[in-house]
Amino acid sequence: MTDRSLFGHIFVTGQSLLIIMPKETFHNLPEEKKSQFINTALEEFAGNNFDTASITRIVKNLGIAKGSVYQYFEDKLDLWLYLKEYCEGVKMSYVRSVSRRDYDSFWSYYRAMFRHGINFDLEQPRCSLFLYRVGFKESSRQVREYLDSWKKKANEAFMPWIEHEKKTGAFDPSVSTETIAHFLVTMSISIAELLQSRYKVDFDENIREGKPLFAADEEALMQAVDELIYLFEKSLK
Amino acid sequence: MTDRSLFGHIFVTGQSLLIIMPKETFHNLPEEKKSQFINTALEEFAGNNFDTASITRIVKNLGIAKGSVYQYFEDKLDLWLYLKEYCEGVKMSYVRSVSRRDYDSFWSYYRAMFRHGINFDLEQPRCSLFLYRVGFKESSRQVREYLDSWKKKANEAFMPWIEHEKKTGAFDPSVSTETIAHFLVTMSISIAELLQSRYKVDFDENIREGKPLFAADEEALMQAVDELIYLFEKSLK
DNA sequence: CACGATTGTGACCGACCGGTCACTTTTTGG
DNA sequence: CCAAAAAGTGACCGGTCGGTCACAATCGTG
Repeated sequence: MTDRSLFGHIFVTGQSLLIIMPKETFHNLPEEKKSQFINTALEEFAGNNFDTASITRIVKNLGIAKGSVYQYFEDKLDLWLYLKEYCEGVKMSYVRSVSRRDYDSFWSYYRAMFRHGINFDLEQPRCSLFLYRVGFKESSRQVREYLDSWKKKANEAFMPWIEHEKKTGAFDPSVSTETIAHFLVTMSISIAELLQSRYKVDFDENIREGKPLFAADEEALMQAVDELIYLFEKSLK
Repeated sequence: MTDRSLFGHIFVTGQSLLIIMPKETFHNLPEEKKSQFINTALEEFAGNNFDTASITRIVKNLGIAKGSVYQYFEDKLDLWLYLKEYCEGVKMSYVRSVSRRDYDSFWSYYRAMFRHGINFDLEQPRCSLFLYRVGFKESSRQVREYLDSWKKKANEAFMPWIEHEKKTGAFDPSVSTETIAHFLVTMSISIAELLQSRYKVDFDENIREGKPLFAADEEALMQAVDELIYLFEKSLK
């Protein structure tokens, strides 16, 4: 089995404003070293769950002393939280630009969100895989309280839109808003899994070799997306 | 975050015939001790991923020596594989009885499968949660090659049915069989997540306290199921 | 009962973990 | 140039892990 995908986070919006900061020591690091640290740490946490990820391996890969990590961060959890917020920020920068106002139908808007999500995956594979793991694979007790919020948020973010689309007649008003929200969020996630199984992508291998997550070209991906959106449209009309 | 659900395995059919057996030592154990061992081991592996689950904790809970485990099983992986096959067998005994021939429409058949799946969850919570973990949360390199097969199998198992329903006019023939299979399998899984978030079930807690996974009564669950099935029907018609 | 075979035991092994801290090295700025 | 402050270091700590093995207890059978 290869790790499965991502995309689930495309629709997260709420994102906390309180940025959890590492110690100033990390902040003061030259940009070059900082991004090298983030990259290496992200590689470890994208390929392992919280409990299995190893600080020892990270410092070995970086060629620095273990003590340095603890001058930058309080502990393993602090580092993990920083990486999480960092990646959420990166993701946001991809999705923020898509606004409902710029599209006349809900489904063209939905489709545009998806294309931006794919770009995020292509250009930020480590971020994307890490967030995927946080959202779907993680089950460590140490981070439990910090998980899962995004799925609820995604559901809630959809609800006002759904109510609106019901009024314009785009959505079937006899189905409860919650069920529709669940349906949309779930399918957004599942599209990525469909793409993965159809194109037989091995995310782990791509991560290890620094390649983008998807080898197939973007148009082929969007075609698969369109086929599924066709199903959604029919079911929610 | 609580662990999420299950049900995904409802539609698995293919199941290997080669039963991976523990050493005879385990086989010769009195039934009482055997089931106590399985129960305790299952509790550990239902609550932890492969890497995090601890043989040391299992023997502590059982009050036996660690060496005994290695007289019953080759190693941790052997034990895990045995538990996996054991649980798949238990699950099969719930689902095997449902046959397409006994239902005139695909959707009444689908619905019946679901009810049996819910019974499996209610009566075999540890099995169900363990299989859920194997199918959705596990990412240890040590078991990677043994994961995931069921999702492909579930997809493939659906395909002949879908082809058939296309001919009878129940399914839209313009959508590819693979996409429909993916859609059905994904939604089967997601229904459980919907139920969980709607009824705010904490699987982990229920497991620890030996309760069934769902507190809500079966009819309420089936009502939520029906609402989603209504969406599927519309989209695939 | 006796004695070989089977089963049960837990101290022990090497490996790895997150985290610490006395110490060295580098940077800063008067 | 030098001293004080900041950053970097890696041996070391206590702990947990999966797995082993010499030995003890128990069982089956003549």
